[in-house]
Amino acid sequence: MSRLVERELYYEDPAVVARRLLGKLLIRKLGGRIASGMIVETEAYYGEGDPASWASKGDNWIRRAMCGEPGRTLVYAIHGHWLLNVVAMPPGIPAGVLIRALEPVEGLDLMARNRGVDDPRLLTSGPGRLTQALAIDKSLHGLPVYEEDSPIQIAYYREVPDGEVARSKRIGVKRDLDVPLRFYVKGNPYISKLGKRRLR
DNA sequence: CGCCAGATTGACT
DNA sequence: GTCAATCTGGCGG
Repeated sequence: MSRLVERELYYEDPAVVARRLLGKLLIRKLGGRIASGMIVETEAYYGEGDPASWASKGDNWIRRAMCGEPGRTLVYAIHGHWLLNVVAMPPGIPAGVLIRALEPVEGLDLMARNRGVDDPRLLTSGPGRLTQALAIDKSLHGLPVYEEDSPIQIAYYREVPDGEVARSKRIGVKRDLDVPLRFYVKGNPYISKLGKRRLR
């Protein structure tokens, strides 16, 4: 059993949390079994002043969720896919971290079944892919990732040194900030944005 | 109720 | 590189 990342560590700037989540293990309990993967790509989102964030677009349910308890899930749909975020910053301040990609660790057979593909590199290498692989939908919204009895958790797994962390602009957003808010493990083969042709 | 944007993906030129 | 399917929430009528 690995130790879960403490609730207090989510009360911080989303960029700090996004960096910190690299190398952590995302654990999903599924009918007595476990599917898990190491987080290798994240993005930070803010509130006012962040044109890419839903929290900057007036009052809406996503913004209200980002203002809620840090360390809880925020699950919402985009283009027919569910995206998994973890709320950051103290309550009242909108902030969140999008989990964009995992390196599969346990329960690859479950993920393959949920995804309908066998190649491990297509299982969890994207925000919509990983939620499908781990059977994450809105029924998992608002749950704590720091509690032992939660069906979705984040645990300590591996330390990723600064030298292995790269940053870039966020993916898929129309208007991004100048600061690079995407964090990923350099050279990891499970980063998002790889199509089938790149697998050859 | 209809319309449409969007933190995506997969198929295709 | 381009493009359309996909679906939820927000907004106008």
